Amino acid sequence: MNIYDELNWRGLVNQVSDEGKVREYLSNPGATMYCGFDPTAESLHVGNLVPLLCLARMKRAGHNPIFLMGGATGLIGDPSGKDKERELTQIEDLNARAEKIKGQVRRFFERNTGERPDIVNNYDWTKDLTAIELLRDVGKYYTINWMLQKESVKGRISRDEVGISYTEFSYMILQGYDFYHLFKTRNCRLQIGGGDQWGNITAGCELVRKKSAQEEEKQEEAYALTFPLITTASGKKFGKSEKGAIYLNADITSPYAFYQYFINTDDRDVIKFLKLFTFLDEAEINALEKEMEEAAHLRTAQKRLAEEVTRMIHGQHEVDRVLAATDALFGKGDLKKVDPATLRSAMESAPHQHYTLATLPDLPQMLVDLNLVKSKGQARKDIKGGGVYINGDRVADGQDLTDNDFIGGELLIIRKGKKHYGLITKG
RNA sequence: GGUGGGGUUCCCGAGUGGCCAAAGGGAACAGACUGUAAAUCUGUCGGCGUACGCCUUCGGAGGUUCAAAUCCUCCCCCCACCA
Repeated sequence: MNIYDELNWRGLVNQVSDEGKVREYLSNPGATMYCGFDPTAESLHVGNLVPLLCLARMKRAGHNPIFLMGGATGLIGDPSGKDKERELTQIEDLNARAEKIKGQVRRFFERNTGERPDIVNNYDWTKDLTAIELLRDVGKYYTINWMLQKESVKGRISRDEVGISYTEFSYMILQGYDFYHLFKTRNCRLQIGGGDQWGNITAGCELVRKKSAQEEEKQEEAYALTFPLITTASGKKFGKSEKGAIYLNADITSPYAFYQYFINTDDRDVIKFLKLFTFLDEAEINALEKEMEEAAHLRTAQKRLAEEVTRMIHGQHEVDRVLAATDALFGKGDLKKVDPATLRSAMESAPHQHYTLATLPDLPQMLVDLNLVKSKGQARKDIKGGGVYINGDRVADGQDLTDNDFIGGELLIIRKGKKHYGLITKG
């Protein structure tokens, strides 16, 4: 199957500059394409999964995907999808983030394709560009009239109260130049990205076309492909939990929380997500869909989705641990019967607090320390309302903790509501 | 620069001297029902205390008053129209 058709089947194609030509471009192995990631945070999050995976899909289809770190563009600030001007980032911060993200990309790519990723940084070819060069060699190919038509710009210009700085206005020119640079040096003719990147990507296509026509006396073509914005059935933007974005970095979002996010996927979204976020093929996904129709309560599709994505990001080892924890917590067995050592390792991926005997606080304080509630008052209300459980048993209002509550004399499993767990150890 | 209208608790939005921690809706959290789903119903929804209570909050700083989100003064910001 042509990778383009596969992307289409998966629901990954939002806009394409020229469907026939892109399909043609991708029909033979060895095509080159790139996708950019600006280091705006310490870690990529699940919202970046689609582009990340797509590059891996390209590799698996025999193409040459390039990861572009936005070391330069990150310094400018992309106005796309932003309703107001942003603070500039210090270059040291940006570099530090870029390094972390590169590490993530590397691990992800090696794990899912068995090969090292091809990572470039646009800072490398942008840092020595002079203002004169940029204005003469790049700026000349863009008319303000055309730039003003871009959604990212229009959205800001039409609102006097926010406006857009010259800096952010110029973002698309820099990104356009990246595409041209990769076209020149790597013969890269396709850029992919999120739906909000359409304007930036076509800015690059435009530059390749115009500049090549002028310099090579032959007009060259470059293509754009964007992914849809992913929303959930309940209308929320995909990837946000109550506690904020779900990150790929295990130090920010634990593998346990990561897995939990996916296993809680709405029935209405799960098949769509399997297509978007896994490498499972059509037959496998159809089988899962059928199973869901017949026995939705088993949640086979959700389990598979959570397992696949967690494996992809954190590896089999973490999946095993998360599954052990999930089984201990959500399985039918009695928590108190599980061996403490198993429980302890199973819970490593969940919130955890350790107290010495002398500093053991009361239950509401533990709930606060575990970040399960935001205040002691709220903790008391939840206890009063019957929403707190110790080792699987509901806590009565006013009930005190005793040594007997600690499994094996050392650990306590606290649950708030149906699915929020924390582990307390003492000693 | 002028005129008029605004800035309220996570968001929207009522409130124009005491009964206001502040209506209503949304979000969120918990309970029931379930399948760690959706929908629905119920409860909670500034902080601290078991609690009569105390503290912090209505753009900012002062002031009037026994008492202010509400009145006065100055300042900051936003919106609309005009210039």
